[in-house]
Amino acid sequence: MATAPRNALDKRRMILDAAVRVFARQGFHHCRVSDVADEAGVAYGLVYHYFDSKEEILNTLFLERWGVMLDAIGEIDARDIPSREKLRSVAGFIIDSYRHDPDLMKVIIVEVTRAANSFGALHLAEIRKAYEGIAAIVEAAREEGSFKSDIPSEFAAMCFYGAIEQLLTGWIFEVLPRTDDEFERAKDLIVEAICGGLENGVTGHGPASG
Amino acid sequence: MATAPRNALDKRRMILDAAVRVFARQGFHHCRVSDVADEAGVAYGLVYHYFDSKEEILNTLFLERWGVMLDAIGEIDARDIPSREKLRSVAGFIIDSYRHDPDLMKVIIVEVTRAANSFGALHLAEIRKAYEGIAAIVEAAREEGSFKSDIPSEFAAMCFYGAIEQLLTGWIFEVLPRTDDEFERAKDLIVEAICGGLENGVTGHGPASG
DNA sequence: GCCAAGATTGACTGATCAGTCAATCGCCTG
DNA sequence: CAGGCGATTGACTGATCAGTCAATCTTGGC
Repeated sequence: MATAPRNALDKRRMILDAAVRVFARQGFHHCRVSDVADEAGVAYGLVYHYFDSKEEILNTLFLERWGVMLDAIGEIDARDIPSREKLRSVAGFIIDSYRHDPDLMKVIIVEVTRAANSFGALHLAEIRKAYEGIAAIVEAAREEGSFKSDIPSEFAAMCFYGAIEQLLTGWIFEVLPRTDDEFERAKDLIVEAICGGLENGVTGHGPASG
Repeated sequence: MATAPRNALDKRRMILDAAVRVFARQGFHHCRVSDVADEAGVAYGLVYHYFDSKEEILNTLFLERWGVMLDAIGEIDARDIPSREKLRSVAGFIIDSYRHDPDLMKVIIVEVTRAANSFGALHLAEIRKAYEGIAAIVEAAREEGSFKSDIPSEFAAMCFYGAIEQLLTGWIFEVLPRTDDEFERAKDLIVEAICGGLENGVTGHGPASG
């Protein structure tokens, strides 16, 4: 750290942040490295001073953010609250992540988690950890009897995560309105829909009527 | 039809079928037009005799298959059966589509419906029609009182479709086992999870215990 | 003021590939 | 069998871009 104390890391961060904006706007495959450099206000070659390749930029962005999410899921699972509350917290965390940095979440979802043929395959193990974290929450609920025992926890986790990702995709595609109210409402609705089900019936956690 | 009676259309079909295999194996962006031509056993130039561009091949594949699915959803909605049965039929149709031609469904999902930055945006309107078809089924159920009135039908449709697509993605990524038993089981589980919910409770359509 | 080391620059290279096109083939018609 | 027309071929072109690299700048220590 003798000769590159602060600005070096700042520049690296600037490139990463610029990449988020460019990847979100144009897509990873439809942008040039020079677009990222321009957006960052930096010379082309500097990108290669900090990163080995264009792909490494995306990998870095993904691993950074996904790690935060996995930590959050683990922390939520450890809380002493009802299972439904845990799932509500997970949904809340992911939705807030999107609200806080929609470009970054767009890049991660569109370019990595939903890109089976390229980065999705590369990060498969990492992506699975999220399913497994959710499945652990469901499994505990099954064991304590609050969740149905005949729906495997891995299956439930896929449904839950799939519903959230579809919701995010709706916002990304601008199919769904993106207001603070909608984001908050979605947190409740997704838990009510997945945990309580779409059908009417006595489920203990009835919807707040009104 | 005088000079190109049969073989002309056959060749076009051969190119489309070859493209499905190549796109599924290598991904749309990571394959060359020459790969498709080779796979079809046809000269490079012939691809451009039948299609204006590489993209038009993908568009054709998507629109062909998506049209079939939209028709199926419409037909299922018109049936005189309970809403849960309708959703079970939709899930069944999509899962059977994957079982029947996994490569084609992989291409459609990975390269179109989940590709927000490229083809997804292009076919957004078409993709939305599927959500709307499912939402129509849910809406009818809400009106007759069998589904909760406080979960908007569009929201429910996103959850339902998202869960199914996540399931398909699991199979595509080979995260989930792909056996006939699993496919059949998934049809029941997905409806039970989404309509009945993950939580235990009296929901009318209780799971078959055993 | 001078030096060393890392930071920064951007022109350049090499490879890749979508799409073109002129030539050839093969079938049908008259 | 000649003429014509669409089907078929594959070498070629033009453009694009990821990644390289030698030169230049900046900074901090002495």
